[in-house]
Amino acid sequence: MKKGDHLFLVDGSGYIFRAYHALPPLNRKSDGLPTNAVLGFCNMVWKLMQDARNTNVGITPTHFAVIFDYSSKTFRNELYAEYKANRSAPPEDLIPQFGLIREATRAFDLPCIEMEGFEADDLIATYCRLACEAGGDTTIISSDKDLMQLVGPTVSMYDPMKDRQIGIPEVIEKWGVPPEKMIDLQSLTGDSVDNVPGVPGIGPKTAAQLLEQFGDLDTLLARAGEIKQEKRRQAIIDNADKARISRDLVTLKNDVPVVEALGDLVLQPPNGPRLIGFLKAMEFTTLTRRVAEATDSDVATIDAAALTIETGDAAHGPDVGAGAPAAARAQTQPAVEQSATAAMDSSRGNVEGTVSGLVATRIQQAAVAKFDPTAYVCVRDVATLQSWIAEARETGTVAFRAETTSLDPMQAELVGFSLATRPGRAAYVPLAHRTADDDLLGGGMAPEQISFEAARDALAPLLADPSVLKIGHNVKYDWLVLRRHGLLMQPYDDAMLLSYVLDGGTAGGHDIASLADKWLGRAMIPYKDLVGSGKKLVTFAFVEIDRATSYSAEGADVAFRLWQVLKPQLAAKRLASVYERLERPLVETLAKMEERGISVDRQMLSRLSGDFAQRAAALEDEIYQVAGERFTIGSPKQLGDILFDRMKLPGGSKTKSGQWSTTAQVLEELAAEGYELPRKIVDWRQVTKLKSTYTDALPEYVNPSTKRVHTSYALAATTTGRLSSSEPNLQNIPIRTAEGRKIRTAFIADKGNKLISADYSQIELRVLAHVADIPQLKQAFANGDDIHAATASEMFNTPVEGMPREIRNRAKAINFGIIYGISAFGLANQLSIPREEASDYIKKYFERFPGIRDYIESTKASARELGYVETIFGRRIHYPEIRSSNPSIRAFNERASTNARLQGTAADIIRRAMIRVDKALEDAGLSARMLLQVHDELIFETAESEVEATIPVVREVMENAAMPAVALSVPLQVDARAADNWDEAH
DNA sequence: AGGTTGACATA
DNA sequence: GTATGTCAACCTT
Repeated sequence: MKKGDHLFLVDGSGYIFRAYHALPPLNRKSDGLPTNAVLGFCNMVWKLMQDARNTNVGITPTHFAVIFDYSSKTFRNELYAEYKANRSAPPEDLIPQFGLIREATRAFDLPCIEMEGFEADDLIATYCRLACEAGGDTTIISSDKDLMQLVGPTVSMYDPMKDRQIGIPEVIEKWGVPPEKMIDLQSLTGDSVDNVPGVPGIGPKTAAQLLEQFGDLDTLLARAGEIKQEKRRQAIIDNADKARISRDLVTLKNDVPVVEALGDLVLQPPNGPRLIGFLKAMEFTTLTRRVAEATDSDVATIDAAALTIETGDAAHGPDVGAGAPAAARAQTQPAVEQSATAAMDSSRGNVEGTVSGLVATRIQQAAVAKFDPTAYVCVRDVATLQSWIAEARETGTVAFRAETTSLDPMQAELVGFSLATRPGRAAYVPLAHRTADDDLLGGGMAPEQISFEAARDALAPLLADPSVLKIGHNVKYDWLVLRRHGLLMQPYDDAMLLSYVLDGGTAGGHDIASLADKWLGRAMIPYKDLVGSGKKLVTFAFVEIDRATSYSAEGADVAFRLWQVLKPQLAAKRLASVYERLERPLVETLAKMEERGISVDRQMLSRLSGDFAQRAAALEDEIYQVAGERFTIGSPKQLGDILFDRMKLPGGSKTKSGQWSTTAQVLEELAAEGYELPRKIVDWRQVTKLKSTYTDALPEYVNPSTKRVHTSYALAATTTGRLSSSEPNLQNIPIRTAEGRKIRTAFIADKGNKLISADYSQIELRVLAHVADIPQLKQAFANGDDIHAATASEMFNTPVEGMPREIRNRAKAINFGIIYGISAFGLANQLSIPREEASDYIKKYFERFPGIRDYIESTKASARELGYVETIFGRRIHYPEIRSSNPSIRAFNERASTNARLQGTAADIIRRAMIRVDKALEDAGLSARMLLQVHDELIFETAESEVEATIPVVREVMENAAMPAVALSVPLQVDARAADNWDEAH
């Protein structure tokens, strides 16, 4: 090696893990062998070798090597036995890829270097030194912070997934210290992943500050007494040894006796046929073609290579791949579900060939496509806006994103919007940005912006054009903001909902940033970077237009690309009907419900607040009296100390963090034994909870212009398909206690109107009776019997007439237990009985209802095999951890998955009802408006005169909501009532 | 200022 | 035993 030469060192082991987690699952089509990390690796190496202009590296390598860890045991374990001790085993579908990636390295004709007793990082450090001594430069292909200590004038790093160079300035920016101080910094912070201890309580910020102050670790440890902050000083003095051990662990060894010399690492031109043979064997069609073009080879004449390594029994492994054999899976569907989905899904039959080919191509393209924020356009005049609109008309698809003054769509004013017409081509249109300084009213309008009216007139025809598909992410928000500005957006697709349907239950949220990271490998600009936080929070109107452009156009660009990746997967996975019938139509339904809002009686709430405050104050006095001291009653920690340490009350139990538990259950038990204080605490908690969460908080949510409360429903928040409600949460308004119910009476109909509450009776048990096909339960529901009494009668051979309350309650608890995925532990807890007794109940229950045990077992087995469960409408809910070797994690996933089929099916049914009910009311000439959904209950507001006509329409829609997709073998029953307030209507 | 924990409201 | 969201206290940065 000589001056001017350039060595590329790929951190192979680091890349494997990162690629595995960053890239969507991918399986070899012929046998399901997992290959996502292998594909990522091959794409990356090919790009690096092929042409440095493709990446930010901008340098062509002369020498090239891929470095791996040999095993998990190294000399560092001698130094510190705990080193990397808490590493868990790699995921199952990653294991076969370790060998494949080494094989890939050899197929590229690259040196594949590893050495027993040393980590890849030590080998990298050694080659960096050798290259430097020979006068050459080095680029380390990795973003691992452990390697940043090597960065210097001749050594830099390159993050292949973010396409980013890491040199001395980047290290300083990220960690606050130059590379040569990284070792000292890591010695202080430690590393929880590698189990490097560091100094507890010292994070990167503090460490950087200390090193800035003292220069280096040795000086810091020697002069630790000078540190002003008491806790910090003590921590460093007490843990100096740990810091020194940590330094030994994080310092990379740069004198490993390596076998391959630098001369052995000279980069050879690619051996086309050999590489193509391997890529063919992996079934990487796109990359195979690319390599063939670049090396001028004929793919057809090259045979797929025989792999030399053991790839394991992958064909029977989990089938979670994006390009997975959906057709094969369809044949294993239970017949009942098959018919349900078949009835709904018109796009079936087209699952293989073109569709899955498109899916694979799109995923690959998206993962490697570049982002160029400088290419985004800022539109300042109507003519340019018109040209973008014309472009959107031509392509027929356009991503849209609104920027506003508020996260609350009911208060948001439009500040600007973005359009994207294809990946990388996006424009931001500022409308109402303001300047920061200027007058007292909060600044003047920024110059050179299109007026809202002009933009609206230009945009309206495009947004409403039935032949142009609008793409968004969380469309409900944009749809509602636009509607409030007089604009209708239709038709649309929502990337968030696509992800929710495709990947419900898998780790990671469906927010745009997570999806951009997951599918596009793109770290988006955080919203907070623009608007700040805390005291410095500003509305989007005060964001500089240049920054707003980069941010907002990126949002539209990302939405467009996500849609390209996700939409084709719907058909390939037979989920198109779930998206089209259960998700997308709800956007508009929910937006309208949110827009309508509900009236609350503020006077009543304020009066209740006063009552609760008085009651709480009285209880506080009594509590201090009995306790003999004043303390913070709301602090479980202080309360636990007083009850169990100072007053020595019996029967205390601990929470998982080791504190005394002071839950209502514990306090109730103590109260039952005659202690005075616990009862008062329980009462105090109830009153303060009602006050702070409801009577104080609700009036704050009354919208100043509509005078009503507008909740926000999340469509993609729950794993099971339920909605969730927030700001305020109107799905947990009290009902169980008399005090709490008073809050419900504050939800009222407007003058001349009534509220109608319509709720499904026992919907989840009915779903259970249907899917598990239980004759006794079906009969009981058909008869209209009291289902808990019927269960008790069957279990205990007791007639329903004259049945003691207690017996029915037990059956009721068991019925709920079945829905929740029963365990003896949980049932015992619920009924306050010994576990053995609970166990006997369950046994008896299964004897009488063997079909339910069979149903639970078959659900678990299928969830275990497929990695997901399905509702009867085909919604898929993933449980990737159901095969965990940890018994408690596994058991939890089993309970959750059995519950999800029932809860999810019930959620799907009410979704279907909600989607249909508006039209049914309209067709019946009724003016009732749906306001709220509480999982199995719908609340409407309607003119008093129409109540009698409305109830049968609502009931009809709800009771027949499963039809025609599924004909339930159990009737659905809906109870409905009208009143002036929610409490009396329910 | 932001995140975590324990408690508790609902279906 | 399932699924959520909010609040107050407390801890860390």
